[in-house]
Amino acid sequence: MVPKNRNNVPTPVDFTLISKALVIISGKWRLTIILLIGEDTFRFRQFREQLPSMSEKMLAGELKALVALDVLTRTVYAEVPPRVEYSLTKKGRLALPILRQLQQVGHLFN
Amino acid sequence: MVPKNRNNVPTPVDFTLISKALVIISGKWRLTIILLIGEDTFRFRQFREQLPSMSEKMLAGELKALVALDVLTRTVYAEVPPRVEYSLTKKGRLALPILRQLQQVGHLFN
DNA sequence: CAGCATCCCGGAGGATACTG
DNA sequence: CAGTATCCTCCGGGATGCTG
Repeated sequence: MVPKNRNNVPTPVDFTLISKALVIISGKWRLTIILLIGEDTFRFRQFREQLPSMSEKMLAGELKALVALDVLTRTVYAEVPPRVEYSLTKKGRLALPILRQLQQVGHLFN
Repeated sequence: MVPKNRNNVPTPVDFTLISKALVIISGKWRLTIILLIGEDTFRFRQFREQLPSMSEKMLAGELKALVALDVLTRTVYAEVPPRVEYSLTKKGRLALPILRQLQQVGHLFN
């Protein structure tokens, strides 16, 4: 229940926090990437296999963005052929339970 | 924690549910509208006052979409001048706690 | 008061080919 | 293997004006 003041003005919603949250999950793919990786570690190729309908460009761009947002970590192994692994950062893991609940919202509106 | 099978394949993420959830909160305004209205009842004009940076067209369009999605109810009063009131549907109210938590996600990535 | 109609632009998102 | 580079399409979102 949202508390109201005596003038019946709704409790202020923090638009800043909303927009920050929307940045994390915005677009067609970010939330999917986050939920897909979960507690695991993924290579570029594994994402491609799991999300075949997502283009390489989109995948590369979204991964880069999520790294910049400190949602994902990117680990490069000095091997030949190169190996790059992605996993959630601490912040990402903290957000995971909430983001998983969004699937319940999807279920609600079936 | 996500359970895995013995082949280390991650538990399937339900892409259908994700996309349905994303429809509900997609765009720059839907989540904001939902959180703003909360348990209250809003008139068109009140939205405009609370969200002055949102154009009328966007507001009208998003309200209509949210009504079609069964997130909002629209009640028209046969008065002159016309009065139209919006509030969350039962489903909308059920989703509200989860959607509110998204602000915590925004807070995490400050 | 509470919208809809019309026009427009920028950027999200896609297809394909190439590279360290 | 893990990405860039380039090009292109489409539509979200804004501005403005009109209407029941």
